[in-house]
Amino acid sequence: MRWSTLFIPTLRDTPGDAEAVSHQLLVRAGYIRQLHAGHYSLLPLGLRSHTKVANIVRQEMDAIGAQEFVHPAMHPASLWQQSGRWETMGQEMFRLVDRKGADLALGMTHEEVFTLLSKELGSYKQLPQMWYQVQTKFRDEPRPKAGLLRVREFDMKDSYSFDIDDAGLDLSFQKHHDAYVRIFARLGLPAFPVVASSGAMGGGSSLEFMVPSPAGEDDVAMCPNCDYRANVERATSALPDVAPKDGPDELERFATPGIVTIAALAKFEGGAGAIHQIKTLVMVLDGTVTLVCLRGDHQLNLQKLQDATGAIDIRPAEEAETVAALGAKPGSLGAVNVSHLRVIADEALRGRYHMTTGANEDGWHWRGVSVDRDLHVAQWTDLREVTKGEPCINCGAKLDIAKCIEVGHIFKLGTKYSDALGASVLDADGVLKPLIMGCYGIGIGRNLAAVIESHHDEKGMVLPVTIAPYEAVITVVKVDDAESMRIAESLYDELRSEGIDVLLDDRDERPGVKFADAELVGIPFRITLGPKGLANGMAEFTPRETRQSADVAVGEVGRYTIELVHEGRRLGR
RNA sequence: CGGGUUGUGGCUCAGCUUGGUAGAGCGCUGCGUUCGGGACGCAGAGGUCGGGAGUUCAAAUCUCCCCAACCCGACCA
Repeated sequence: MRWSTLFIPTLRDTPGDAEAVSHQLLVRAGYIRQLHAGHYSLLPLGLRSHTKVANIVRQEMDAIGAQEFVHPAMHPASLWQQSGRWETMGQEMFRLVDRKGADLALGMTHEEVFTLLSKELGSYKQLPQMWYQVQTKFRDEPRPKAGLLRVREFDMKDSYSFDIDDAGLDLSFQKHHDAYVRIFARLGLPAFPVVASSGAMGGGSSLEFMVPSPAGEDDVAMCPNCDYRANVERATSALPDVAPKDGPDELERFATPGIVTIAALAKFEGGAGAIHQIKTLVMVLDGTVTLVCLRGDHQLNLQKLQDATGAIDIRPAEEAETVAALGAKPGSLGAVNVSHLRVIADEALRGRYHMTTGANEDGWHWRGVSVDRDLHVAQWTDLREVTKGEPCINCGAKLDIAKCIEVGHIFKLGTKYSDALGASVLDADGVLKPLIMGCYGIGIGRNLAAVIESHHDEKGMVLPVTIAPYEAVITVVKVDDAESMRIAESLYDELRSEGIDVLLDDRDERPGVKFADAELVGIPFRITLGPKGLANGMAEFTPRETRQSADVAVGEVGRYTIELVHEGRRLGR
């Protein structure tokens, strides 16, 4: 294509409302424009890259034997009611009513739809099956942000596996895992898998693929020494044993006027250090007031609480609810001898004694608390959030916490959806068995953004050949020089005939403008044709990544470019 | 949904405190000069000042209501 005829609205200034680098560059380079919050138009360049990302995903899915579908984006409510997610998805699902008054939903994922179709499977002999689509999802995100990283309407590759047994699921899961590794390699993304919470998808284990980036929304605990990596929603660490504090063995109430924080109690005469305190949080789980206990210096991870309890709606109690439940305000709360409320406690409190906690009367605390003796713990679980510097659970090295972008997520679902929708097949013994399912997602636009987050410099995007909208650009320095244009056209034809996505920058602009634009939009290779070089039979070849120009003979620059493009296309293969 | 910020031409912003003819840079159009890293001169086009109501002789500016976007938190590919 000729640049002079394309719509590539590059911007010299960074748009004021863009914070993330990928967002700034996508807008500046003329890849996207916002329609409203969380909804973006893909412009020609953006669409080309987006399509290339999707096609890489398709190729790797096809390579593991998956089959492509396209399902409707709009679904009947009844389907979601069958799985129970009409209720559990809550506010995040876009819902509408048609002229007949029927409830409809815009699909935020397609477990139900694929599972419905899987009912046409009748025999174990037809398994395994792996089905996928690249389709638009709608999610009423509470807060769209960072350009393409978090939006309300986006294309996702979602795939689903159907197996007769767990061993089959393990294999399908592993195939997806390996396919994802290849996909991210071809995108040039430094992605790695971490154990994750499965959230609203339900089911068993799940792995997230993460790419470190300051624009990321997930915190991942990473061991610098071994390969331990986990989302903080799941991460644990090895905690050193805490020697019990000196103090009474029996419960002893003491006055703590005005002391309403852990920190204040730690400094208070007769108080206790944070690690000797029990922090008592009053939470409302699906409408039920519940006490959550942690060590004083530990933070609750809400996702862990949600995973441990299965609650859908979790919020801190209002002060009035707290007073009604315990008779005291936050700052003097404790679970000692509380039996009318469910008490959930973090593992780090197990067996602890000589502890200090609130006495459920404003201005009073207990010391001499023995967790086993004085707290009626209904559920022990891991609730605390791992923090930087804690010892790795595997090797003891100090953990780092890194911000990451979640670029893919693979789940073992089990039979949640096949049970709900009655999808089953006969096994070899003629017994009806529910399909064992897995589901696997990759957001296309988010991956594009993630690539930009990890491949850019001060001049703009530095896209890998695999997904750059154009692989090479021929920049004509002086378009009114007949010889320059003749050579450019000839080179352009040569590259096109070899299947290279090549752009001919034939705009009557100053060279600086053309160089800057080519760098901003991130085209991997630039061939510059100017009268001076051509007089010596030379073209100039500039890889975007290094920006180091080299002279190449005009007669050879086409071949040279083709070879480098081919090499670039092989990235990760 | 809670907290914060911002809405002025295609983009970046000034003007608002102290009400009085709507501005700059970039971009765009024309002409000329220039021509290998975002040129220069001259002449132009382009704005319901987010929307509505109110106060006032007079509102971008003051008041109220609404809307939208962005950022920080709770959610996810």
